[in-house]
Amino acid sequence: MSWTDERIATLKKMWEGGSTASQIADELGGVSRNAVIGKAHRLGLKSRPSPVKANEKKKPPAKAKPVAPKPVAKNSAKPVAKPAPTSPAKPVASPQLAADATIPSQPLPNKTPDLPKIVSVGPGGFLRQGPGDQQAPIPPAPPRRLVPAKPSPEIADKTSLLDLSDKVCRWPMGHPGEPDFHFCGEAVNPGFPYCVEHCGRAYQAQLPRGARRPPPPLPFGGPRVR
DNA sequence: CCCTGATTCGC
DNA sequence: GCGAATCAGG
Repeated sequence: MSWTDERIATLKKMWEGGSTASQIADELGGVSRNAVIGKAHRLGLKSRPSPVKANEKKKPPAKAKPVAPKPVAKNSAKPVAKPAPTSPAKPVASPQLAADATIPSQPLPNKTPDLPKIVSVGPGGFLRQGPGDQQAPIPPAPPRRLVPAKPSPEIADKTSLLDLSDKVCRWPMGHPGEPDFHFCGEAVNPGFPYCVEHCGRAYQAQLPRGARRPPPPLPFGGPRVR
């Protein structure tokens, strides 16, 4: 497996985006974790925190902070305490660039009339989706930034790789290499690389590590030749 | 042990 | 240049 431009681009993006070498290798396919690290260094990508343990997946100490989220479905009967162990909401940064086929125009589902869905609320108020409903509840953000009120200043046109900071959502829109590839650019959910909306997509309610890969994951846009 | 990244070194 | 083996740390 050779390092094509696309694969290198993906590597860079994910590496700088905070993904672990394993995740990157996973995503690219056909390469080992070592290969990714080796390549990353050869590319001159600087070493990020070697001990990635301490920082990265930090869980905002959810103290008695009156975040007072949404009126989540109040299942009086059984709260179902299982689906969200969520000790460390592991940043499985594998944004499946949703099939743009479904572009419903429903911004934020603040009001879910009837949904006994099993979701868990993450810090910031985003809803973790259950492993099953992946695509359904939160419609992918429209490829075009039609949203009027962008809290972020420099996204008049689009948020490019250069515009990324820890203040804006780094969710990729489109595919690397495409002319209009950009990033979400919304204000981030504090403590996360994505905005609240995309946090809901990026962070699923604890999926068993073993069974999390098989079904859907579309790569970053790169070829998945395995 | 699990994980992480860093480095080495034969290819 | 590549990446498995190895090393080192949490």
